[in-house]
Amino acid sequence: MNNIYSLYLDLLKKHGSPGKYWPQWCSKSKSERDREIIALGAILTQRTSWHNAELALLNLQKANLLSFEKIGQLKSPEILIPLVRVAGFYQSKPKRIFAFSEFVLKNKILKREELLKIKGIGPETADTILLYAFDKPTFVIDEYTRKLIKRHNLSQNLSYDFLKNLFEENLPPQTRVYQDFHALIIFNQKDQRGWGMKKI
DNA sequence: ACCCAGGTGGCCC
DNA sequence: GGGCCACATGGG
Repeated sequence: MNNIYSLYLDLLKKHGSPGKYWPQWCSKSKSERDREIIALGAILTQRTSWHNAELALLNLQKANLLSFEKIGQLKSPEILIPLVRVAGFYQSKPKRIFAFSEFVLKNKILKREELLKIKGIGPETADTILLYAFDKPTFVIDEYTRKLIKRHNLSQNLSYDFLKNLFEENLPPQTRVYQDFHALIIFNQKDQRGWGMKKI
């Protein structure tokens, strides 16, 4: 068995299925609202704590704007500024969630290479949206993933595309496995700092 | 007064 | 292709 897959099994054994920690993100059946929370949240949490991203989502909800359709049909993203300010980068994030929502309204199928053309959607955000909001089998690489790879000396090359291929080539190509593995990587790291459990 | 949080695009070489 | 940097808020 390969090292990457063994790592997944070890994390799964240690923490159990992450569906119980991230039920909305890892469940198979998602409502449109779940997808909106996950996809808009993925943009709002860029270089920002999930806590603050969540506050921004709540502001959108209170304003009855937590919706691709409502946001995508706005005349301008400006009215979003006071709502998402709490998540930082308030000059760029309103434009990003506006551009993404518009894109969702115009495109029935979301293709990775098309998402990457949207200003403010890079590889990690695109893959997070595809994997967790739309259940497409694409692996997400983030700083937690890189730390894990470094700790286990599994690769010298830490570039996004190389690592994404490394994981995808060594795992069964299933949405569920990709979702759970990435969730476990984050959960395992947070243990290190927050809950004093042992590093795998 | 620092440092960090599930990044990205624009420069520069 | 890789190395910097600005972008902005809230919490520890």
